[in-house]
Amino acid sequence: MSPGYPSAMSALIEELRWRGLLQDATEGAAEHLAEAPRSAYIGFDPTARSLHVGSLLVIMDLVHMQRHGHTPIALVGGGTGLIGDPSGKETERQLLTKEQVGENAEGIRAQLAHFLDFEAKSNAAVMRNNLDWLGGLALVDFLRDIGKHFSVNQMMARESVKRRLADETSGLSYTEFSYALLQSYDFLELYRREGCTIQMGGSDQWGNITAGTDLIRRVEGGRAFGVVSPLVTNSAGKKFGKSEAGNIWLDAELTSPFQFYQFWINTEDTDTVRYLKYFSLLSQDDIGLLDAATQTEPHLRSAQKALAEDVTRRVHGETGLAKAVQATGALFGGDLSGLSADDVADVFSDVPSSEVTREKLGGEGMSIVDFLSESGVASSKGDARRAVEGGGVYLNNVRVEGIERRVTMADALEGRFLVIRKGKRSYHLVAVLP
RNA sequence: GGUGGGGUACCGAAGCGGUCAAACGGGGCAGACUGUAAAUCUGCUGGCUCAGCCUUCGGAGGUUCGAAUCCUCCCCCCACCA
Repeated sequence: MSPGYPSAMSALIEELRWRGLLQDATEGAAEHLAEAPRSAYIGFDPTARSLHVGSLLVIMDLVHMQRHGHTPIALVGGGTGLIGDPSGKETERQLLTKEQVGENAEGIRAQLAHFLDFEAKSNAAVMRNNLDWLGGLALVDFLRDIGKHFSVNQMMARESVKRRLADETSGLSYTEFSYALLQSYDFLELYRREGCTIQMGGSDQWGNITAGTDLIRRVEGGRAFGVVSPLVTNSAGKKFGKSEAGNIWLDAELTSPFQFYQFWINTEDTDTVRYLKYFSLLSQDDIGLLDAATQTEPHLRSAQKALAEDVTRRVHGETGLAKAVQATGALFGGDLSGLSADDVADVFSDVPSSEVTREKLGGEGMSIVDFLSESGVASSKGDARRAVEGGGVYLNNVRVEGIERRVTMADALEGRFLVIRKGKRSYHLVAVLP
């Protein structure tokens, strides 16, 4: 990077680089960003009503953009979401209805507001929906003005397309094949409407992004750039963002703040520093200290805690974080005997739960096996039996010694709750109905 | 359209008339060790009223005392040929 650029601007590329967020960029992108405030966009597919942690990395791209004085644009794919991007997908996507896509776009909009400042006086974040220009697009116009700039030969040469063509079992529909055109068109529209000159995304988007910069050059004679981030994997090379329970969502309804916090706390040592760089806003120095702490006193897991706190705070706010930390302390700190039922209710408000009637626990109560399978902790009675025999089931944090164990009202804390734990960290709360 | 090879549990893959609820590997769950980590080791991994019974091996029939295994038809994949 040559001297003479405003330092605050060129610092952006520097930061993306040390954080490992910069996988690749088109020629001249660094200089372009260093010269003046720019607008950069990322597209989000409204295929679900919530984003999940897999989207977090590119969200952080926009966060860094805004912090360094550029204008971030979040494009919700209300139009393209109706089609689906074939990149990296092995099979044809399920199409969503317009209503579903609309609802999902609303949810995503709300979540992005946790990360980006849409109210800022200068370089406020902007949200756009490509349905605005795709919705009323006439096919003939599109084919004439946009389609003629795309070479089918080139599109066929793309890895993602080739793979799908080679696989006779899945195939590739014309609809999905056209996705790259629509994404390129989005870029062109944002270039025209918002003066947006940069598209960011995951490295799997590289092909779609460069198709967009090409289109802008051909149609408008303008220069546009692409900057992509790596795809996140963990050290075992497995997909990031899944737990035993499935996807980790940003929506508290789908993944509670406690579960969200736990997801980060459980990060492997070897991944933690990398994730701190990716997902937190901690400085390079602070991360260095945490890295050192992991080396010298790994059992304290300072780095995991810092990571979990930083991310949970941003997604769920101070209140959500406080509850998650409190629940974690109560659960992993020791036994429950010191907690009142109210404490338990509070701490566990976040944990998966079910209900049982007082009647069932009366007298002899019910067998532990029935209790586990009816509460959903075990998938069947056989599963419940095996879990107990394997020594992995705890009632109110006390190990259940055998399958003859019966659960009665005497086990309910103040007659209101029972806490089941299966394994080390999978908790479940059962409320006693009056 | 022709010929040949296949479809087995979450995935991959053995089995090819009884000893098959089905080897083995992966994944998943649990236990031990730890630090709610990794690695490693151990157990479990169809359902149930659980030393027994019931339902599973692409689908439907059939042969047999007995079928994942044999036969018939159908559906779907793969390879080569046209």
